[in-house]
Parts: sequence; structure tokens; C-alpha cells
Amino acid sequence: MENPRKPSVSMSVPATRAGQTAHPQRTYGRGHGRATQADVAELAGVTTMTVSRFMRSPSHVGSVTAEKIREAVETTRYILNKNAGLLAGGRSSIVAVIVPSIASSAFSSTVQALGDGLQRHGLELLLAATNYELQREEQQIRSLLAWSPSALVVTGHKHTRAANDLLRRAQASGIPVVVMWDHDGARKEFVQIGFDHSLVGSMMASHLLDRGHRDLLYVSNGDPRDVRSEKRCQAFVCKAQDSGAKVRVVSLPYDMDAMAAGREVMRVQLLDGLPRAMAFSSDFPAAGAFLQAQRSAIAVPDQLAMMGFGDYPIATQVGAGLSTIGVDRLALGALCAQQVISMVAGDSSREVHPNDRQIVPKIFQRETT
Amino acid sequence: MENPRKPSVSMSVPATRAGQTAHPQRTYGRGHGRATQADVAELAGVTTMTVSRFMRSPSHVGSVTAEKIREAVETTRYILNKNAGLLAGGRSSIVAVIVPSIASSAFSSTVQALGDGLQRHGLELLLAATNYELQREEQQIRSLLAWSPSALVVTGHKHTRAANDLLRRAQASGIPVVVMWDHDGARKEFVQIGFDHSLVGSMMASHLLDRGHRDLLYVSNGDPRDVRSEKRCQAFVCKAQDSGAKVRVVSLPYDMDAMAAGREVMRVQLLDGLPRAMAFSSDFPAAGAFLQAQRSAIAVPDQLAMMGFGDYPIATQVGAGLSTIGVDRLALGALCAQQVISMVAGDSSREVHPNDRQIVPKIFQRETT
DNA sequence: TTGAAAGCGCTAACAG
DNA sequence: CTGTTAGCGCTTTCAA
Repeated sequence: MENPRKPSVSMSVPATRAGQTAHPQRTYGRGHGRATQADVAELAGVTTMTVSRFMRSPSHVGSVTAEKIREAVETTRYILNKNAGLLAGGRSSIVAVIVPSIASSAFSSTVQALGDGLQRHGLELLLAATNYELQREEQQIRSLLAWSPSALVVTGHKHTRAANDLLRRAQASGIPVVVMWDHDGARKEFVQIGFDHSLVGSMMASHLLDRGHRDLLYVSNGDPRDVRSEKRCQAFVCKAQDSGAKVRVVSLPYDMDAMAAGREVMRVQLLDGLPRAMAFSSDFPAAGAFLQAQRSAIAVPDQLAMMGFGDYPIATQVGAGLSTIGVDRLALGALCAQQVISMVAGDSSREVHPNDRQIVPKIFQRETT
Repeated sequence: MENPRKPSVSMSVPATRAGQTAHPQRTYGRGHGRATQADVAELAGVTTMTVSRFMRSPSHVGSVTAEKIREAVETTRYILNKNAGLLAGGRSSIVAVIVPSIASSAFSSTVQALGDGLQRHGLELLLAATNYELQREEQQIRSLLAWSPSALVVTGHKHTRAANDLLRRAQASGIPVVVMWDHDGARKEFVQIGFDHSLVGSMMASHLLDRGHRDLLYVSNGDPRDVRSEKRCQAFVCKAQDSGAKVRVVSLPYDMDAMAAGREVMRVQLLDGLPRAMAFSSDFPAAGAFLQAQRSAIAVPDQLAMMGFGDYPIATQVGAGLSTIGVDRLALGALCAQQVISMVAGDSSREVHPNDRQIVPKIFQRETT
């Protein structure tokens, strides 16, 4: 079951070439049975250095040698050991990424785009999900940093004190840190690629206020750990209050599918007396609420205006289309990838232009406002 | 900007203890400026061995020593280098996972559950998305294997020849391989945790046939690279034909949001003349089609029966609920995690029982059939 | 409970 | 274009 020793191929008489110190017999039971560069080198009749060069840039070795090495790689079934390479050379192709949740379509599309972009440049994704727990994030940062990643991407700028220290230290020791999903003009410590969630909140409020609605309801996610959602909520409320409108906040029921939660909120509001306009923490509850309102024959937007957030496909599917606001999550991921790649390469000319790092949320006005 | 040399803390006079060979001056520009176990050891007045032991099991060193090391770790801001550890010790905490897509909610929830389970046991997720391209998957397997992961999880059993070789070789060299999402009783080479997509197809057909429908339409995903979807489609058609029913297949328009694609198909069918029952490759197009049918005042299920696949939340949200069939994707991910963890630990008693590795798809009958 | 020696597999630097 | 040498930071084994 365990370590089947060296592959048979390279066992056939070491044939130590003259002048080379004989391979001392193995005193320690290490190794994992896979072929090493030494095995390949021996078979090809070259040194490990040449094999090493070949593996990284085949064109940098002679064509005859290259062919011999290629064969030897084939027969020994050699697979590069990146750990050893990293230890010796200091260059990693791993990019560590931390998101609150993989299952949420908000982050999964960003991660997908990020991963695609990175892969095109030979970078790999070491991924962790915090489940919105800062303590867990801190531990994950520590854990991922132990792999000496070539860059670290985290979501947002709210972290534990210790986590922030780790990020700062990482950056100081040459590991680029990119904060994604959030963008706060006042913060300069790390590169940020994202958008201003406060702006989203106030844009939502403005959109509704501009249409003359003075009795607003914000349906918040209700999870205080989701700081970005809270930010949107607060900005919405501020904007509404500043304009002298009436504004309330209710939370979505916890631990329930997002659309179903939106339905539930609408059910309650239908009994309690509807506001004039509702804004939601995401398109999913908004869509659920819309369907529920539709069932009760509420006239939208004449009787009740509704607006979601995120620009998810679902918003185009309910009724004649739900008004929403959002950013292109795939583009966001792609920008992150570009930024990471250029920072890893040390090519500042390819970095995302500072003006483009703050993505401007876009309003999609459809039939519900 | 680059490698700020050793941290100042450990720079204060090497104070080489007697009998130790003096540290030769650095001839090679290596290192990355972070503290090493040697730095910690020196500061704590012990050898690296003791630090190493402390890092892995603090209880295995004396309590006075432990305290000194703890302090030294703090002041040097030491972070373990897992690459070096892996190289020396041969044990990795990385689990490589390959899925067709991260953005698809099908896989993202499974990956989320898998990641959560793994993390509880100190294992980390190295993730790659193939975008349904087998060639890319092969390259990814090769690439991930180069990190000496402690296990490898792939999606389904359709791979390139070379990829299959790699998987076989990995398993032979002691890296457990788990195939997830698919389960084919005839295949025994790798542990499988998933379900039989052919069974899903025939169950869908049976469900509709049992309700007396003899004019069926299967709305397939239309991407031949999605082998599991194709399998469901074929099984559906076979089952329907075997029973003598009329059955047709149409494909969803390509490169379009899934719900919108479902709508589009329904639009066309409404013009062409509706079948008696429709089965969809997923709940999303089914939901879109349902909404479109609803708009045209089609009586469902009396005039047209509809059925989705996947048991996604959306299925509970359209109309009074869409009938569907699916498996618990979070449970699937959790089972994978359990299996991987036990295989990595070499604890076969904790492995998922073979009978539980094949997940039985469940039919959720709601209002559309 | 702690230490000494050896070496995991690879690559940087330099020489030829 | 290729080889030599040293060493990346850690853990193994064995000894005290």
C-alpha cells in the first residue's frame, strides 16, 4: 500500500558515470516512489540541471538533448515537483484566494473569472471560504500564507486585527495583496478592485426618491456579518432620511432560500400595509417578493415599486423585468486576475489603471420602478 | 521593493553558540526575507528540531521550552513554510479538486461543502475549473499533481486517455483519487461518490409516462461536452421509446442565461405546437419555460406537464412549484469530504460505505406534473 | 524531552 | 549549451 519505492525503469543498474561520487545507500526511508529529475537525468545521460532547464523552457537546451530528455520523462513518467522547485527557486505559481462563500453566485462567478484569468498565465487557485467568519478568515490567511503563494486575494477590507497584520506583513515581504469586491477611496494600504457598496445603497435610494417615492422600505439581508450588505443598507437609509422621506428596514428571515425569504417578507408586508417602494439586499429576495406581490395582484410599479441588487439573471426573468443595480462580476474577477498577474510579474505597466479599479455600479431600470 | 533580507529581529548578532560551525556568509541570493525555524530556534535557544516539534504538536515539548518558543515565534512573526515541510516530510495538506465550472451552482455548492468538510480536518483546496474541456482537464491534473496533493477529486469519469493514465498513476503512487458527481456501478477503478445520470433520465421519463403522457419533449442542454447532461437525455429518450411513446429532443440556445434559454424554447414550442409533456436538462430552463407558458395562459399540468432537474431552489419559486428530480448537492460534497479525509488518514473504517456512495436521485413532485 | 546529522527534489549562480 | 556546487527550510531517524 505504501511507497512502492523507485519506479522500475530507473532501477536498472545506476551505471554511475566515472568521476561522480557513488550514490550513498539510502539510510533514511523517504521519498514517495515517483521519479525525480535525477532519474530522468540519469536515463537521458545528462545532469539534473539540464533536465530542470528543459522542464521550464525546452527551447533552452539543445535539440538532441531535448529529445533524449523528452523520452526519459516519458518512460519514467516524471512529474515536476513544484514544492521542491518553490523551495529552491522561491517562485510560486499559487495564488491564494479567500471569499466569504463559494456557493453564493455572487462570488462564484468572480472566482470563476479570476481562476480562468490566472490559469491562462500558469497560476493556480488555492481557495478558502470563510463563511463570513472573520476569525476563520484569519486562520485561513495564516494557513494559505504557509504555502508561500505568489499573491493573496481577499474579499473586502474588514478583517481581524491579526489578519490585517498578516496581510500587511505579507505585502511587506513581497507577496502582493489584492482586496476585491470592495472599494473604499480612503483606503490606500492594499490594491482594491471592487465597488463602493455605500454608493450602491445611496444610488438605490436616489433612484426611488427620484421617482417621487417618499415611503421606503429596505429589505436587508439580516446577517450582520455580511458587512457589504450592511453598508448598502445604511447608505440607503441615510440617503432616504436626508431627503426627508420615510424609511424603514426589515430583515430577511434567516436560513432560508433567498427567493423564499423575499416571498415571506412580502407576505408580511401585504398584511402590515405596503410601503410605496421596496429595495432589496439582492435580486433573489426581490424576485421572490415580486412573484408574491404578483400573486396578490399588486400593481408594480404603480402601487409598489421594487428594486433589487446584483444584476443577476433572475432579475430579467420575473414579470417584465426587475429594476436592479450591480456590477459585472465576471469583469470584476477578470480585472483581479489582470492585476494579480501584473503584480506577480512585477510589470506595473500592465496593472489595472487606478481609475478602473473602482467599478461604477450600473442601474438597470426595468419594469418595477 | 524586493526581499528586504532577514527580519531585523533575528539580525542582532548571530551569537553562534560554541561548537557550531559558523554560518558561512551567504554566497547565493536566495531566501525571501521571512523568518525561518532557525531564526526562531536561535532566539529561543533551542534547535530547529524542537521548534519543528512545537509547531506540529506543542504538547510534545517541555512547557518552559514551549513558552520560549511561543515568544520567539511571536517576535520573529514566524510563519511555517509548508513547502519545505512537504518536501522533507512527504505529507501534504492540499487536496486538488477539478470541476467543470465554479460559476455553475451545481458544482459551487458541492465544492463549498467539500471545502468546509476538508477544512475541518486541516486540508486545503487547490481548485481548477475545466470549463468542460477535457484537454484542459488533463493539463490541470498534471499541474495539480505537481504539488503532491494528498488526494485528488475529479468530476465524472470521462477524461482523456492521458488524464486517465495520470489518475491511475497517482492512485498507484498513493494519492487517493475520488470521482464525484457520477456513479457508474460498472466502474471500479476509482472511488465514486455521485449518482447515475442515466437513472435520472429514465426516472424522469417514467414519471411522465406514468402520468399517461405519450408525447414527450426533452429539452437538452445542447452542449455535447456536458456528458452527464447528454446521459440524462439519452436515457430519457430510450425509456420513452421503449414504452412506445413519441419523443423528441430540442436543444437550448447556446450562450444565453439558462432561464432565458428555457423561455426561448417555450416560445418556439408555443408556435410549433406543444407536446404533452416537457422534461428539461435543469430546473433553470424549466423555470424560464414555465414562466413563459404562464404568460401564454397555458394550463400546467393539464395542458402541458413540465419537469426540471437538479432540485434547485428556483423550482419551488415558480408558480405553485415545479416538479423536479435531484440529489442533495451539499450532502454530496460532504460525503466526498468524508471519503477523502478517511482515505488520506488511511482509516478505511471511516470511509463512506460503498452502498452510500451511490446517491439515489429523489423526485420532488409538485404542481407541474 | 532534546539534539545531530542527513537529505527531501529542485534551482541559483557561476564557470566552462 | 551544459555542468558543478551549494543550499532553499523543513523533518526524518537515531542517539542521548
